Amino acid sequence: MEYNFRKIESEWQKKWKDTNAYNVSNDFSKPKYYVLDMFPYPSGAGLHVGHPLGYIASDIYSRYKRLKGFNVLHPMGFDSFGLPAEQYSIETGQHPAETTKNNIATFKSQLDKIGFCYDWNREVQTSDPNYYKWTQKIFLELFNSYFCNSCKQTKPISELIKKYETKGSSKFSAEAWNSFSEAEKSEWLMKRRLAFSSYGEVNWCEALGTVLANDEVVNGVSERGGHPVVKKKMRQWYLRITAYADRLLQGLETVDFSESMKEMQRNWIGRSEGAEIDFIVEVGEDETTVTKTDLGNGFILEDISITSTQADTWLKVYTTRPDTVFGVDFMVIAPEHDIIEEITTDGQKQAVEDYITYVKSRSDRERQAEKNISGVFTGAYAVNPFNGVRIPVWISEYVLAGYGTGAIMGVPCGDERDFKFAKHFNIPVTNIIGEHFNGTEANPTKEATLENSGFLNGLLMKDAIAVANNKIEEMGIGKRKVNYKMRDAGFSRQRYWGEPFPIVWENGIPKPLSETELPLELPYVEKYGPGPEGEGPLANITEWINTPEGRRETSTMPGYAGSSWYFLRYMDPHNAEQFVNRELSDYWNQVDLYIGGTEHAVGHLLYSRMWTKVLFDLGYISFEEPFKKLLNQGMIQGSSRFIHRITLRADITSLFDDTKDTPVMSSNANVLVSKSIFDKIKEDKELLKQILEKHLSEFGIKDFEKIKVVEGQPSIFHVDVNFVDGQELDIDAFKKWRNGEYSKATFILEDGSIYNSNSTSKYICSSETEKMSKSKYNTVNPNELCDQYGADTFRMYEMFLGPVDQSKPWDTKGIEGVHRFLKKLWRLFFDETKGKVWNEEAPKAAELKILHRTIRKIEEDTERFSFNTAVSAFMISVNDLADAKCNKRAILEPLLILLVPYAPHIAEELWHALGNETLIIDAPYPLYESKYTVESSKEYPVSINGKVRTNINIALDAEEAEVKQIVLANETVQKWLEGKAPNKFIFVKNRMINIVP
RNA sequence: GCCUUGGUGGUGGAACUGGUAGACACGCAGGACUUAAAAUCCUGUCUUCAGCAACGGAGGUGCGGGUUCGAUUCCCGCCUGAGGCACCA
Repeated sequence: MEYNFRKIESEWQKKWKDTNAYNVSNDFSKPKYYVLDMFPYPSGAGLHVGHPLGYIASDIYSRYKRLKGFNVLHPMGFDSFGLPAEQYSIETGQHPAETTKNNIATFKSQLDKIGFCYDWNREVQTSDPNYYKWTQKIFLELFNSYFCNSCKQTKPISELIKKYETKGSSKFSAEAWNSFSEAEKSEWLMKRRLAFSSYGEVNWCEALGTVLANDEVVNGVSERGGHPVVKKKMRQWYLRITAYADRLLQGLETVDFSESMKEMQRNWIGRSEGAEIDFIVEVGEDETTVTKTDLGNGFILEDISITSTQADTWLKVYTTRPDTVFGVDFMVIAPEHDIIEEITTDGQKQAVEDYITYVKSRSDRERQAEKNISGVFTGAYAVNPFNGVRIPVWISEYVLAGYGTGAIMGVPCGDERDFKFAKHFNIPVTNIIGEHFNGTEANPTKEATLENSGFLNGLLMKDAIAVANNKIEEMGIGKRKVNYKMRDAGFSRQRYWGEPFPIVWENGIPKPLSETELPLELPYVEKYGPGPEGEGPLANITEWINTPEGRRETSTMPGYAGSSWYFLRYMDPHNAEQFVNRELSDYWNQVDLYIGGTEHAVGHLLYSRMWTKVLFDLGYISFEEPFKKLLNQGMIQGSSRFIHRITLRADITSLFDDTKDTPVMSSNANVLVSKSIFDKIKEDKELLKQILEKHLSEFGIKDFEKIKVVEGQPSIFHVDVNFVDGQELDIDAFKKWRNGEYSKATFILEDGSIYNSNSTSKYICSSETEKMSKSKYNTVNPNELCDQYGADTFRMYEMFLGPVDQSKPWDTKGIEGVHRFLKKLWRLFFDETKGKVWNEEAPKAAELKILHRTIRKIEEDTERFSFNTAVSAFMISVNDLADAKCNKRAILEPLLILLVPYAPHIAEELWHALGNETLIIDAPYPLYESKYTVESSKEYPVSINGKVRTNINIALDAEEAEVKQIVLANETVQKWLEGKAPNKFIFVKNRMINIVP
């Protein structure tokens, strides 16, 4: 009986499916464990070997936990709304619902082949109305909620309305509120809602015909497709994620994410502590003397009297370094700043206008690509409130309007950009840090002692920050302030294939649909072209957008809407009354293990964390962070193979010289050269000429004298990796590639010989690691590997490649080794000729040791997600058992259970071959006995001062070995040791005794 | 530039809290079985020195130092790969 994996795997997959073996019940009596994969976007390309890496890891862990007695939720679904399906529809005319359906079917069949234990009864698809009904419902919750700034919590907007009605706010009284029109009320409330509509600058992508969120724009172009993106003012929906910035930051302390992932999120949120400071700006031409009282705001200019034109206006700047306030040499404001018109002097007016025109002409992309130093002086001066120094106010594009106050104080001795700016415009630099500043380079240190800094003199900069802040607040000219880089997230897309907003606009006021009207289904459309005035395709369907109440919102929700809460729906996927039942969400609770790529660090992972916090505050769920532990699988890169080619082009026009009108005739010959001799052959004109002549003679052309070789063009191209074994090209297979495009080519092998049917040398390809992609011919399809070696081999090999969280290039070569291991395991049970070889003999101690050592190792490795070493441990054990000729059931049976997470099919098959009736996937995980996992007596090397001196036999009490108790059994060594008077024994890892005198 | 994370044979990678570096696998070389192939099995495989032999000597985990009886592991300073952020004041 041989290992027939094809039969075994398809039979067990069918059996598991037929018996609903993977259905998960809500059995509250068992401890739960929730393992989740980031659900895929079902693209048309299908899976390549990179995709299942994380799925295999999560499957192993789920199965392991199940064997350990947990009730494991391990679902799968599809993030099926999104741009690519719609782009594809525009190109092909096929409805996105149709292509999505097909793609999902392909994905599922591919996933099933690998033998995953998903409970498909819990599948969710974000584009299913039964699902997006609840996405819309949660949107309404967001719309009907606000963030209470004092209690830092989400609250129903109705509470805010009540407050306005009875107490008013800092902006208006209760009476004023009650007299507001509906539109005015709506507008005020809009400033607080968590999902709100507002005019703002958005990232508009003309090619895609939609706006994009900040994280969907990379280097000024769209993440998908790489189309240019411009800023545009439009009415949009937003998510008030900024309100949760601090909680998102604090929450990171409570979850188990990798340091780099946390760092990326912290970076994106970009919290910084600093101060806002008001500076007086002098405007106008009248020379007057400013007295203390003129400055207002209660601050006192100490003993400084300044001559000023007029204290006309205030400029608010944001700085994280108020300690450097005596080093301010200029102010810079963003070109979009409102104050510009007010403060620009007549003399500078033209220059300022020219500069602003110039800035507007530059796209974001240009601004990022070439960081020119540019700017213009406004003519106005600010006054440093601490020393009365007049500071010129400049405009420059390096200051961003959207961050802080859109204005900064320039401290060139401490800030690199400010220094460059000062140098460029010849602004004198004040040094406040003495020798720490060398005059040629800014020094952003916080460790220097301040000089030339009035009341801050002599203080260390990092200590001076608080002192300066206190002073600023005391003087009433500013206050401490925390800023964030993160912006509110754009939440609408001018597209068709997304969730419609449950909103109707009545007289310019957005009215939410009631919950009974959900789902608001997407209408069917024929065309996906954009609507008028930048609206989405839905705007074209007049019968849909116009309702008796008003006009429907025509944009749809972005891709991340559905994925922000899907982990909740798996808990209760068929609930028609609620998005999730509270009892069930209390039970299943947080996702214990979430596996996916790093690419969602600042998108999906932040949004879903925010939604969870909102739903927690509103009392729908009992946990505030959705994902307890996040494991990022590494990317599997493609390993591309290249062929070196010399294309010989022969001009054979001359052969037809009897007719004058003959066009240029040429004949191409491909010479494909093995990697290392390519450079040599390239220069070998004589050889190339011979090859060309041989090539032409096959077409009956013999008159070589008349032919000139036009060129021998060297080039390198991608070859399909499936034709290459390691580096060696399978020439015969390759010749059939692309309908035999290279069937007539000449192959020059590594030793310089020309390939023929009995060549001994090889054709060697060059290689490079690149992203896996169809166009590079470096994709490997998991289906093919499953067909060739089986799903069990494939699963174990993907794990064997290396740590899951590490990126690595794919190389099919080593898969044989894993396959051999499974065959070797099989042979412990069955012999090809003899049939059954396993027996019921009692195990020996040495064999029990192998077993228990393995149980312990596999368990430890699986727990710490070290799946690659676990696979190695299996190999070692099977090697040991084969060497010991151990075919005993008592040893083999527990091993099979250990194997279930890694290779479920073969484990199940052999389990039943041993006569078991129940499914092995539900068997209890074996426990190891420590008396078998510790060597009880052995030769150990003994070292003195780290030098290995001798081996001694040491008798260990098995139980005591763990607590490092040893008994020296060798008399001579003991005597010798006594003579040396050792005072310290270090017994390490059952391996070595170190004696320290 | 900043942040995060890596650097170990021909290759992928082991070595978990400092304890015999290179497990396991691929590849390669040699051998057994076979008419032959496939399959399977065995031996060798970090470098170097010495040798009839070995559980022999020496060196060795990017580079240079340090702590320690002992360092791939800890500390300091460099070099370098990958990923992320990048006018965020």
